[in-house]
Amino acid sequence: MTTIKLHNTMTRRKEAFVPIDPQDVRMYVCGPTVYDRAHLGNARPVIVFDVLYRLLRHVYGANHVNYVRNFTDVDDKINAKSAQTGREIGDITDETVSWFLEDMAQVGALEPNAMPRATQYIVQMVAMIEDLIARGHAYAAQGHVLFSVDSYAQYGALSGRSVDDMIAGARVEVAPYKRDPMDFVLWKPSDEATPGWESPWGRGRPGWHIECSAMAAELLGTQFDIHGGGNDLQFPHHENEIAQSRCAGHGFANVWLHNEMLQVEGKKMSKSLGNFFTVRDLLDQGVPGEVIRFVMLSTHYRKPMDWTEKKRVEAEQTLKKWFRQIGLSTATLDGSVHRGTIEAIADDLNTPEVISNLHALSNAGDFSQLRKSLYLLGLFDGQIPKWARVEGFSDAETGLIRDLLNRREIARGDRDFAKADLLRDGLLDAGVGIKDTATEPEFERLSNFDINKLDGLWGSS
RNA sequence: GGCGAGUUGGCGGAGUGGUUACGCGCCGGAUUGCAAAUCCGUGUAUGGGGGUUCGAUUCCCCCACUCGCCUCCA
Repeated sequence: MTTIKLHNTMTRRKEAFVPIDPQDVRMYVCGPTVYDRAHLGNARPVIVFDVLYRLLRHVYGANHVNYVRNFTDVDDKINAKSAQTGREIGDITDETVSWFLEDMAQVGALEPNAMPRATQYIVQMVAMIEDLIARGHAYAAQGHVLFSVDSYAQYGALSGRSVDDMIAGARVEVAPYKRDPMDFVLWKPSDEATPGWESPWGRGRPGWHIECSAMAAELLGTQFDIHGGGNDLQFPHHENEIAQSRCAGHGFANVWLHNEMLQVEGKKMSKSLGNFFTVRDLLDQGVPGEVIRFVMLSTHYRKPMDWTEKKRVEAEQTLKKWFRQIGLSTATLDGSVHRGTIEAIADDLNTPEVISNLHALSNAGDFSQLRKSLYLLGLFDGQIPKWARVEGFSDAETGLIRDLLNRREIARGDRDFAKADLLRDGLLDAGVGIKDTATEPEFERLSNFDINKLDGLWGSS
C-alpha cells in the first residue's frame, strides 16, 4: 500500500500517515463563513484538501474516507450583511452556500461527505460549553462564557507561542468580564436584533471557535485523523479548538495541515489594492475551472502561491495540449494510476512534482497514463472540457473554408504567394487557424471566429 | 514587539550530503515559398558569512531580505 507522508504542523515534521482506522479515515477542514461569494483565496484550501481527499480515497477506498467541511452560518459579518441589505439571514446564507458549491464544483472539488452548518449544532455546542464549565475550564460572566486559557497548560503548542509572548505582543481586546486577557469567548449574549438561542446563560449565540470542536466530535468522533485549513487559522482558531476539545476530554486531531496564503501578482489580495476578485469573476471572464485548479496545484500547498496572468496563460496552454493528447487515449479510468504520480502526491501533496511528471508522460507519448493521472488530480472528469476541444464548424462554414483553402492551394501551385498569403491572413482574421500538413491543410475555429468576415473574404477573392 | 514560513537560472517551480528535475521564455538548428504547428539541440541558478564534512545547494549557527499571522479573514 502507498505510504502517505504529510507535514504535521503540530510536530513541524513530515511524518508517515497512519490512520486510526483504515476502514474509516476521518478528516475535518474549516470551511467558509457564508456571507459573500468565495474569493480566489478561499479556493486554495478547498482545492488542496480536495487533492488530499482524492488521494485518501484512492489509497483507502472511496467508501472508507469521511471528509467533513463546515459552513459557518452564524457570524457578525452575516448579521451586518443582513442589516445592510434588509434580507433575511437564512436567505443570505442559503444563497451563499449554493454559490460556494457551484463555484467549487467548477474548480473540480468533490463535495465532502458532510457539510454541517453551525446553526444546526447549537445544542451540541451548548452541551460542550456546559461540560467545559463543569470541568473548570470555562466560566460564565455577564451573559458571556469564556474559556480560561490559563487552565490548559499546553496552550500555544500548535502555533509555537507561549501565553507570555502573546501578552507581550498584546493587541488583544481586554474586556472587563475576562479574567485573563487571552481568554476567548465560547458564548456571547444577543440583543433583540441579533440571532440568538436560549441557553443556561440567557439568549445568545456561540463564539466562533466552538462550532468546529462540537461538530467534529459529533460527526467524526472525539478523536480523528486530519484537521486542515489555511495557516491564518492556525492561531487563534485552531489553537482554541485544541484547547476546548482537549479540555473536554477529546483526543481531537492527530495530524494538522495548513496551506499557505494566496497572493495576486506578488501582493496580498485586498479590496484596497484593487486586486481582489472572486472565483466567479474568473469563471465569468472565461478562465476555465481546470486552469484555476492547475495554477493552484503548480505551487506546493505550504508555500505562498502567487496568482499571475502569466501563469494563467501557461496553464491554459499546457492543459489544452494535454487534453488533446488524452483525447487520443481510450484508457479506461479504472482507478489505476502511474506510480510516479501517486508517489509524488503521497509525498506531502507534492503537486508541482506531479505536474513535472505529467510533462514527462506527455513528452513520452504515454497518453493513457497522462489521462489517468489527470483524473486522479481532479483536472479531468472523463470528458474533455468544451473549452479545450477543437470546436466544429457548420457544414456551410466548412464548405466555405474548404473552398477558400482550395483557392489558396491553387495560388500556391501558381507560386502566387501574395494571393495565397492574402487568403491565409484573411482566414486568420475571420477566426480560422490554419496548419499546413503533408497532406491536407488542417483548420480550427478560433475564439474570434466571424462568419461575416469569412463571407466577405469568399466574395472578394 | 512576538510567532511562523521562505530566499534555487530571464520567469515559474521541485528534488538531492558528491553529474542541479521539469515547464515557459530566450538562442541555435530541422522542416516551410513565408507563416503557424511540430521536432531536435545549447546555455544560464542554489541571498551573505561562519561551522560540521573528504565533499553542502542539501545539516547546524549567525546576518540580511521577503512574505504571512498575532484583529474578521482560507
